[in-house]
Amino acid sequence: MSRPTLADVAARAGVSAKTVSNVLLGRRHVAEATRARVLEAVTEVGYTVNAAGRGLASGRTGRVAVVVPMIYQPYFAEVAERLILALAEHGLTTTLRIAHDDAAERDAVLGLTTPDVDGVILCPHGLSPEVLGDGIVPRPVVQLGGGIMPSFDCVIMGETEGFRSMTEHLLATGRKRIALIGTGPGGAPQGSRFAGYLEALTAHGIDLDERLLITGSDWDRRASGYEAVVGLLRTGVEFDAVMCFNDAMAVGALRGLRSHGLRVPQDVALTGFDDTAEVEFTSPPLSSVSPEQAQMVAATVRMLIERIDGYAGEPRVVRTGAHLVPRESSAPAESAG
Amino acid sequence: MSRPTLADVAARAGVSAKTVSNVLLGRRHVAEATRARVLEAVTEVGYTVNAAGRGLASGRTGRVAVVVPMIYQPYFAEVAERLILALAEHGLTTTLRIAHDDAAERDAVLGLTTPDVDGVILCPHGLSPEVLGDGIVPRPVVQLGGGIMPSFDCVIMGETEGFRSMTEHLLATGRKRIALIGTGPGGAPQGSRFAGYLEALTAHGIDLDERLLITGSDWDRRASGYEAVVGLLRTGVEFDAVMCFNDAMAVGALRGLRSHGLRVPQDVALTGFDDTAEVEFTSPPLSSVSPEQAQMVAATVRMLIERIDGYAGEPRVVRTGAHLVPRESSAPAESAG
DNA sequence: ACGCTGAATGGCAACGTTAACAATTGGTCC
DNA sequence: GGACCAATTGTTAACGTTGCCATTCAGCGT
Repeated sequence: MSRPTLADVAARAGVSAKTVSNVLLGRRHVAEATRARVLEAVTEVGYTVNAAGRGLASGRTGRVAVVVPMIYQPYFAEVAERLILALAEHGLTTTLRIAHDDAAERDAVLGLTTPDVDGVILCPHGLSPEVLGDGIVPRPVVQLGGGIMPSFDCVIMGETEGFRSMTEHLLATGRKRIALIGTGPGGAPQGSRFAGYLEALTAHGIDLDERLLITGSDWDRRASGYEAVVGLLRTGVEFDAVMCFNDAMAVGALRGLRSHGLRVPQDVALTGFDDTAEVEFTSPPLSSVSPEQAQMVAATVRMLIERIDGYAGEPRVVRTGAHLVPRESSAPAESAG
Repeated sequence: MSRPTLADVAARAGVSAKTVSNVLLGRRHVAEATRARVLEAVTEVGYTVNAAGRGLASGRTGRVAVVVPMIYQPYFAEVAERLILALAEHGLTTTLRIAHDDAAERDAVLGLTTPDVDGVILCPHGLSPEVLGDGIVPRPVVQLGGGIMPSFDCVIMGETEGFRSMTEHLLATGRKRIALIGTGPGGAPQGSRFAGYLEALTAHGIDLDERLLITGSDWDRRASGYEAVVGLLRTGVEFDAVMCFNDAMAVGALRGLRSHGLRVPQDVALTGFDDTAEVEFTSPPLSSVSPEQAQMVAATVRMLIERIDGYAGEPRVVRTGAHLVPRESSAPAESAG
């Protein structure tokens, strides 16, 4: 016995297939008695809608592509999981795409590698307007995290705000020479996160010491944080705190500091960004900044669904907050055991 | 201009739609010249196959559901990522399903929550034959990890083997009282992993001390390992090594040991299982057992594709190996700094 | 020369659903 | 009472692809 169709349900309920369809789609003008009878027939025969048929007739697939550079990094895994669950609540299924590089992200956005979805959620690795070029974006796209893109809706994290408050937190707890490990095209950390760091220093009348700016080889690898901190130690520059652009680098940096005999937080304070689950269980637990993932995901899904439903206004930008999550790794040096 | 169809390609190439379809499906009996002309037309008009149409006509969706209990735990994230990439190589797209509990896993296997896929890959949390009941499995299912299920193909990790060699490794490096943190229905660790531990002890003529067996509250949370080790310390039982059922618990256990002033590996050796990326960057890095993920994933995908292609033999069991990955956390007590 | 074989291609129907519209019913308004 | 409206249900024709089968044609053996 093969999978039941609308016709089977219709026969059972004594109505036409179209009426069953109307009930399932929640159309108005269906008598209450009919609706009840149809729903009963649906469960009796065990009907589930055939996505291929529906897709062909309606032009909608009910599917959304979530594009991430990788999922083995906790930040992306957590975001992807939240997105999948949020989309499921709206009846949308998810196909997860792993886009390792800029070109793969571009192809996903342009629809070359993501046909047959109603929309795309992009968690970018490093996609920039230049890489995207002037290709037509053929389908709703919402970007979660990363910089502002002119072609589609973007949800921007409170990076500057988060780094400003983290920097102030470190200054307030007695740290004076704060190294920054991040990424940037020019060999030194740049962008919104760097901006927050700089704002806080300026506000406290501290000059920027460029010897404290270290570039990790790769935004997303723990090894990158390890290498960066080892490089910093090798220069012999004095420092009493290390801020990392994200948690993954901070975990690597922690290992680097410890393997050189430095204690966290007694000798050096250490902080991350993203507030992923992994930094709660390092030794010591790492201070981080929570980018309000729940807010970001909610805004992303809301905007995507609006676009799928036909909204065609100008690209929008939503900025979410960020709050400090202080833990043991940034406790004042003197008070720590 | 809407998305091009087979008819558009056909018009461009001067053939029928059916011939274009034949070329795209790699059918025999297509002249080389025709094939070339069709492929050229495909790129010229930018054609991509419409999955809904193909699905409706062929009965295949080209999609596979990967069911995991969560993805924010590195083990599942890593496996899911490998599966997605391996399936993509075979032209299959993936929908990721998060199944939090046994009932959700059962529903995914039975197809209730995974219609419109050609097959299901299940990475189980704790699905057992009893939970599955005698429901008919309506579509190919392959299980990766977990125990043997009578209803579908299973890939079984070398759990016993891995725990046996890890236990022997610890004994060989001078540890005498090895605690085991895991899960089991009876309040003590059980199953294949426990069996490996026991085999090694028996082989060395060591009696099992049940006070060294601790059950974590939850297989997959780091907090569970933390709580377990704290509970163990509270009992006052002597131990010089802790083996955990997986890396997540080991990370939590490490935190628990450190926060009670115990040094790893000088005072206590500590080990995990799964060899996830996270244990390379703890302090110290944790010894673990690699379950040969690449092998497991390859076998899983191969068996699923065979099933999708119509193979209908009895459920099969593939056992993959496991090898020890010793790191600093299990170095001999006297030699460690 | 004839039928036969196999290669190459195309015609037609079907997959399960929904959009657009038609039809029927029952009631309301003047 | 008749025209009109709203509510409800049904009819027909797509949507884009592939399966099945028919057709054409060239080359071959006899």
